[in-house]
Amino acid sequence: MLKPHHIAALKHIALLGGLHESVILTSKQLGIALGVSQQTASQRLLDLINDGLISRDIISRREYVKLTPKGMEVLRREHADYKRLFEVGKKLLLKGTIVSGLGEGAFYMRQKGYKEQFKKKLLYDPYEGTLNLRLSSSDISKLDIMRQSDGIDIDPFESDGRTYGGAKCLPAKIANIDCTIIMPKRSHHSDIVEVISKQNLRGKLGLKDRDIVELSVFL
Amino acid sequence: MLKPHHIAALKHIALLGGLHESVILTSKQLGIALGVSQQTASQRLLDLINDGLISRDIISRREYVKLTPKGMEVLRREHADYKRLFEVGKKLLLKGTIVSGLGEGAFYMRQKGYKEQFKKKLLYDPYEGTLNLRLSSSDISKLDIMRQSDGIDIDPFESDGRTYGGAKCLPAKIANIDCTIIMPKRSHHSDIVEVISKQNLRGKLGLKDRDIVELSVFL
DNA sequence: ATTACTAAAATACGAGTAG
DNA sequence: TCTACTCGTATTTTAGTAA
Repeated sequence: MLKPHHIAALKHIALLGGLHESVILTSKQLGIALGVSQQTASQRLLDLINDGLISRDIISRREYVKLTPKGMEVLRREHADYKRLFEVGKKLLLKGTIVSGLGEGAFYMRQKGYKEQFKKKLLYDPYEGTLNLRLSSSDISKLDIMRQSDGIDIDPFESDGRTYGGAKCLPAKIANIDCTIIMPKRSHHSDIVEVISKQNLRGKLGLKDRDIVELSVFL
Repeated sequence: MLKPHHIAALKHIALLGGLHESVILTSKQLGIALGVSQQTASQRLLDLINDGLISRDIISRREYVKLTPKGMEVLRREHADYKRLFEVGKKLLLKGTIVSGLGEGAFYMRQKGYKEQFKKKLLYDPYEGTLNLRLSSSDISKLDIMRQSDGIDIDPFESDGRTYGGAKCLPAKIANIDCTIIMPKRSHHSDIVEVISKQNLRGKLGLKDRDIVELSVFL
């Protein structure tokens, strides 16, 4: 289990330059920086190595540490949280028409592996269904921007022997109702976006196929 | 002493909306979110209140929490750290074709009110002309991102009884030459970007209308 | 329903120190 | 020097429970 003080140590290493290169770091230095003893700092480093968040090399009697891709990912998510807090108001307007899904949206929404992550990361329990929107052609290029922006990551998982893919979530609003755009990580580029919400959007807004709606997405 | 797990709790409250308003939060909910017991979460809340990072009110038997200015400041510092880590050297690639302006670019570049600001804020004296680029359609939506990013502000001013509008500048590179994208603040959305540089880019790069060029923009 | 107290259990910490 | 082990102690956490 990854704890806040591990993230703090990881962040310190990253700020020293360990995000991009190997940096010399003794456990004593780390201890001073974090306000703990050398022994504790040493243990923190071991924990981080154990969790695969940093790698360590000894080159000519000096210890070099460097973040692994997994470690970077942890910090990138922290960053995404802070961006959500302080960089709100960057928004994109999407326009599209309602289309029917094949019901797979609801199937995925029922999977425990997703439901738990939604609750934890989106901070609400979504309605078990998705609203599918076919974007107007002039807005399709905005999908690239959305893919590039950070968003909230949903991790892939396995269940009953099959694999469920990861996704990226972006907070949005449709007719003043809070919702979330969910973009599968390894989907083929498409002109359809899926929207989930605490409520049944289709019912609540009285939407039917071919209706045109506008959606604000917050990057 | 403020510990990492206090910051984690503070961040969670902020993400729930406590940055801007009072939000209902029970110690049980907080405990679940942080992966600790109700009792521990209760203690965390008390610590945060004690440190003056959040305030708590009881309204009709519900407890509302909200960050204090001091609490916001703590998170803002965290945010600044992550920005240093991830928001240096973020760049966007633009592709477009060279088009002719109507010479107004050069007119504006000659205005003392602009020239002085360029010198002071861009740290160089731009060539008195602009290179105009019509973006490829797939890159037009990147303009939104550029408008929302911070950039360097050029202030509006008055001279000879007329008003000259403000603009936002973004550092860029074209064929490895440093340049600056200048975006008028109150322009109608357009697919054309204007580029200025110390040198006469058109001459230096031997560009003519309809040539296709790539531009890196640093956000 | 809550919050939060007390006491026991679990965990983390740092001193001493080996390698 | 350094890292990182053991182990006694301090702190933190949680269960039980009162308010």
